[in-house]
Amino acid sequence: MSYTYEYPKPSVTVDCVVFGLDATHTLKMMLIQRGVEPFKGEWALPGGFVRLDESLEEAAMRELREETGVEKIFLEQLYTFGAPDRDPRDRVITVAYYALINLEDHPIHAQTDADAVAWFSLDELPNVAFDHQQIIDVATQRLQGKLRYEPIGFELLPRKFTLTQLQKLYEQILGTQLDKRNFRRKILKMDLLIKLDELQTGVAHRAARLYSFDEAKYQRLKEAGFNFEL
Amino acid sequence: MSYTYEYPKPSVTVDCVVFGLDATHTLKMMLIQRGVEPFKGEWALPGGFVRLDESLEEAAMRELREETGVEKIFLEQLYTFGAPDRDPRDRVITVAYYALINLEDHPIHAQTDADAVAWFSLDELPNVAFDHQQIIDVATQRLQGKLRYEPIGFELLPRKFTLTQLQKLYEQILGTQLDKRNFRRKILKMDLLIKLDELQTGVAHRAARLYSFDEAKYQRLKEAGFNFEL
DNA sequence: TCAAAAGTGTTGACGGTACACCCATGT
DNA sequence: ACATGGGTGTACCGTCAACACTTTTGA
Repeated sequence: MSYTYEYPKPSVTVDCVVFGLDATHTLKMMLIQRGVEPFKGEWALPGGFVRLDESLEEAAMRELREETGVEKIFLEQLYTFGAPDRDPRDRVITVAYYALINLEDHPIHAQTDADAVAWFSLDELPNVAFDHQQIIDVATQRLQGKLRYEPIGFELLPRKFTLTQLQKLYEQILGTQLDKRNFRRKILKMDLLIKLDELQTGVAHRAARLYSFDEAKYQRLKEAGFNFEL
Repeated sequence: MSYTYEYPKPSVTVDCVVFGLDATHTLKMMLIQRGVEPFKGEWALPGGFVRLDESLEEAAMRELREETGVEKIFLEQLYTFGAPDRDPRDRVITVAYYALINLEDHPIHAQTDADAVAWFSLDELPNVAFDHQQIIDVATQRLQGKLRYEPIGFELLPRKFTLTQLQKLYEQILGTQLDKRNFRRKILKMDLLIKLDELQTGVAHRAARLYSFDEAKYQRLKEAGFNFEL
């Protein structure tokens, strides 16, 4: 009764599309330079084979940790890519995830065994291996779509942020300009931001108020049917 | 250069959550009764192993065709489930799809080689094998979510339908009551329904006007940034 | 004192919601 | 004639979009 299924099996990998904000609050994506064939030397998404004793999400977490040393970041399944010829050597199905990381609170130290890691602006991405451009496109769309009706922008910002930082983030991801007064009114009316008794420091002009996101309150409201929207 | 990757491989399957409207315009889900172990005799989602020379979507289409004889229906990837113990015998990762089928235009004739097929109301589902209940839950949520901002309801209705049929469909899936006048005004204002010179037949009261969905026009508007919403 | 960004209210247009009655048809 | 669903309009309210000036601070 405990035999294995008698079908030829594909390989299964996970790949991660990692978004982060750099020190200048610009949205970037993390890519690695492959150290092995195929596509050795080319840029690609971080990822690797799924082990038989770990779940898909665990595999994605593990790969991310191995590449970047990062733990406990936002990670969500994106889509599964399985065109028969997407890997030149063998049949490989990849389950793609996307991750959002706050680089200010989780600085990244390149790991010893990792390939070269670099951050790219979304409009200056290099050519990437396999069908990774397609995966990146899907991830970018998902990020845009999700940002409108879920509070995932906070995953990219430091725990304490200004309203202008938040607005600039929305503008970058959505690719639109937003009205400052309308944006503030709308986000503050939801009453999910905690106004801190603390101001921005190190700027050459009037310092802005810092806020933090009330995650616990959001969870409570969500249960009750509340809808975060823009 | 053309070797295979040296990792133990999981099996990969596709499973399909198939939604359809029966003759009384009630939303149903298709399940099959398994003819083989494991879970022989129990209800489960239709599905099967992915072949090495077909894409994931092709595999899902093929399984659906083999089970139901249906071609060319709405099919979209849902989520990939990969808990290490989700299959009692072996490591099996399944890529779940959901399908919407219009039973009036595509009647289903049970295929010769198929297991027993049956349609169940969503509130009278039997116990199902593996982690299929979880897959069903995700599919139901996705259907609800997607219905709000994409015109997928039409996939479930016959090509010619009445506004009341459309409204009842929305009410069933969203689980809410909708106001008749507001619903009609809203959907007609989008100008995506073609008013036919044809009336409902076979009813014991005033016959309703028939409409059809202008798919071509929707595609054009979508390119231009139009947003279908409720 | 200048530069740079922070912070703040009002108005008009539009879309959403609530609500009730007459009409057409088949039995 | 009666039962059944088909079909229609209006009024109120809340939300969204557009818009410009004063304040604070560091250099």
